Amino acid sequence: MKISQKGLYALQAMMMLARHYNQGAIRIRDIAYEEGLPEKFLELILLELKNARIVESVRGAKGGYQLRRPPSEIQLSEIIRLIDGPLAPFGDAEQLRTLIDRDAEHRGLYQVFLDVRDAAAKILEHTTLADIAGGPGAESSRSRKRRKKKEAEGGVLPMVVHGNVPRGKDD
Amino acid sequence: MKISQKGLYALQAMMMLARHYNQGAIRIRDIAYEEGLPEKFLELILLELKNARIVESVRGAKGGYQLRRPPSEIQLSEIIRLIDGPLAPFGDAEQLRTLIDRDAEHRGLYQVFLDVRDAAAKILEHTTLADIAGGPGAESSRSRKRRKKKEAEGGVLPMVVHGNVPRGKDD
DNA sequence: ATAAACTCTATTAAAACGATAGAGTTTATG
DNA sequence: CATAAACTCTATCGTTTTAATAGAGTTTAT
Repeated sequence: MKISQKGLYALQAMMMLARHYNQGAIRIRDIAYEEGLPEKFLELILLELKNARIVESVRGAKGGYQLRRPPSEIQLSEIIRLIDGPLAPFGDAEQLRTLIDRDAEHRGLYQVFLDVRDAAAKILEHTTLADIAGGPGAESSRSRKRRKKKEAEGGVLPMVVHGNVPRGKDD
Repeated sequence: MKISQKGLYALQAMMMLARHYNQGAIRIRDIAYEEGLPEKFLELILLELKNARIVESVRGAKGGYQLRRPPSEIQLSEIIRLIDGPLAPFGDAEQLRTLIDRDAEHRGLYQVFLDVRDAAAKILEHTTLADIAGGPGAESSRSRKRRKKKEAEGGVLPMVVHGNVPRGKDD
């Protein structure tokens, strides 16, 4: 699974709309300016998000874009699948399951791919715009979950300070 | 993280060499034939794997390729990082950590990306060629782990039968 | 009527991807 | 020592994808 520049732009724009949820429609130009995104390109992205019924537009003067649902009901996986396709690192989940069934020789490999996809899906389907948008209205389900996990692991540090865990070799 | 066709070829070739570990050098032509890969393309891939010291070549007549280490000591992550780059869905781990530190506005998003990368790394760094190569010499650390996990979850089915868990919407 | 917006289709430049070609070098072996 | 079997290396190529821009069209507030 790869998140393209376009996918990042989409996520940024959606975070911005999440921060301004319930404040009426926001103009493309304002989103582009606030987030530092190319305006014309963003236009296409928002159109796609609109066709997927994730955002809605208000046309004409005083128009703009807004979320169709509250930020807490929009999963990151929806946006990523729309813009960048399947979460699996190769093919998609269904295809992988078929290969696992039929290609005995490579079953093990495809099962690993599917495991990776499931791990990504678990995270991205359980994280919503409300969880990451920041600004007023933060502290949602996800941030609570992450903090708990760190505490359970013996983490003591406040949020972003990346502690202890393996961290030797990198990507 | 995206695994390209080239990356898949590399993994297949390595699985093949793992199955033939300790049987001397295997010719490119034989790997390509057995795995159904384009020979000339595979040539380049093996060269890259050799430069990364994962395989070694024997030159001249009767030459070929073989693993430099036992299959149980070659992580899938090594091969994937070499051919397809970082495991993170966007950028690489170090870059993400920097962004989490410096870009307050998007910290939450980048943290999610890093979580996804960590989940993928956990799987791909703990799975070796021995775990997936199949043929004689299978049943290694990983397959034991997976079975345990399934059993713990109440899974009763033999290996590949994908049970119960969420599986509704797909990639 | 007009300007402010979104809508839609087309185009483009650059990069990535998948693959092939061919000349060069090394080595076993007869 | 000639030769064929291999690996080595650099170049090229066609296609697709990516990131972005352009511009004409449509809708709506005022």
